[in-house]
Amino acid sequence: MMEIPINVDVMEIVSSFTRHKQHGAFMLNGNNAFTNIALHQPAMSPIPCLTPSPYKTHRNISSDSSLCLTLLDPSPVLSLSSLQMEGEGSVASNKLINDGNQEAEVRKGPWTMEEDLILINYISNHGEGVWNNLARSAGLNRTGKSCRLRWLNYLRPDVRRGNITQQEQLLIMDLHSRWGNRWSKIARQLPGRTDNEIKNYWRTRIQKRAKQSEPMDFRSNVEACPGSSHDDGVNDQLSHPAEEQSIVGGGGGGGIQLPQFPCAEFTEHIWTLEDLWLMQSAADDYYMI
DNA sequence: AATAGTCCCAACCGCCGGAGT
DNA sequence: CACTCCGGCGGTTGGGACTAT
Repeated sequence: MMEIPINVDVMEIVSSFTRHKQHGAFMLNGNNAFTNIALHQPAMSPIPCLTPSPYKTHRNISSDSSLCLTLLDPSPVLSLSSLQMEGEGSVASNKLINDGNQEAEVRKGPWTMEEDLILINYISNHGEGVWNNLARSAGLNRTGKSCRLRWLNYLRPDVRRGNITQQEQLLIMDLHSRWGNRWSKIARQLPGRTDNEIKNYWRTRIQKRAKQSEPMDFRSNVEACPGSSHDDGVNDQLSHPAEEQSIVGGGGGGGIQLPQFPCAEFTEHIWTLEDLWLMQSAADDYYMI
């Protein structure tokens, strides 16, 4: 693996990024493919990273437009064979399955940065869907289900990170009172939030509080929340996926306006550091409410 | 600083329904 | 009709992160 120290202008090239526990990783949108680049030197005057920040550990990236990056894999399209899988055999458990004459390893457990990059790279070029084929074609030793879950819950560019806001909490409780544990249905009303996230939030926070018999008088607040009518007719409308409009941040109709991330197609939108700054300030403004 | 307890969430599992054959 | 494959969903849990002592 060749390491080429380079200096790059982040303002020009950063289209999106993920971060890993040990080092930042920028995905550069050059030649319609991502290149694996690791940030070796977190520089001075850090700014908080906003989104998408798939990895739990919160790190800072520098506002310096010029960072010292090291090119880890100069090839435009990543292939699994060219990568050293991080923590292979230690963190993730592997299972042997019989695939015809040849045995293939199906990786399980936490996704590595390299796998993420491969998945993002593949979807950015070929689109999503037919997940089993996708997993095979991309060279990922993962099940289609695993790839789908990783993409939908974590890697999609429009996945929102950060705490559930009070408005969102009220909406979740309201919708749950109507629909029960229909997490995916509820999630469709909260742009950028995943069913998994809402489900976790419900179980760890709301359910816990309910068990502690903490009175939760949210109905009156919910009533005042635009788009959260308890009218059954509205429920019916919301039940049709094609007609489902997001209650939070949805288009038109005076719903709560959340900051919108530039979440269009990977291939069509280049995220710049300016985008991140704008998102950051928009989010700050919103969460100050 | 070390340890124990708790919290949180990413990712798995099993089930179900729809589409295709 | 029966079977297989796939996508989607809700429930569960292992383990890292965090907090209290």
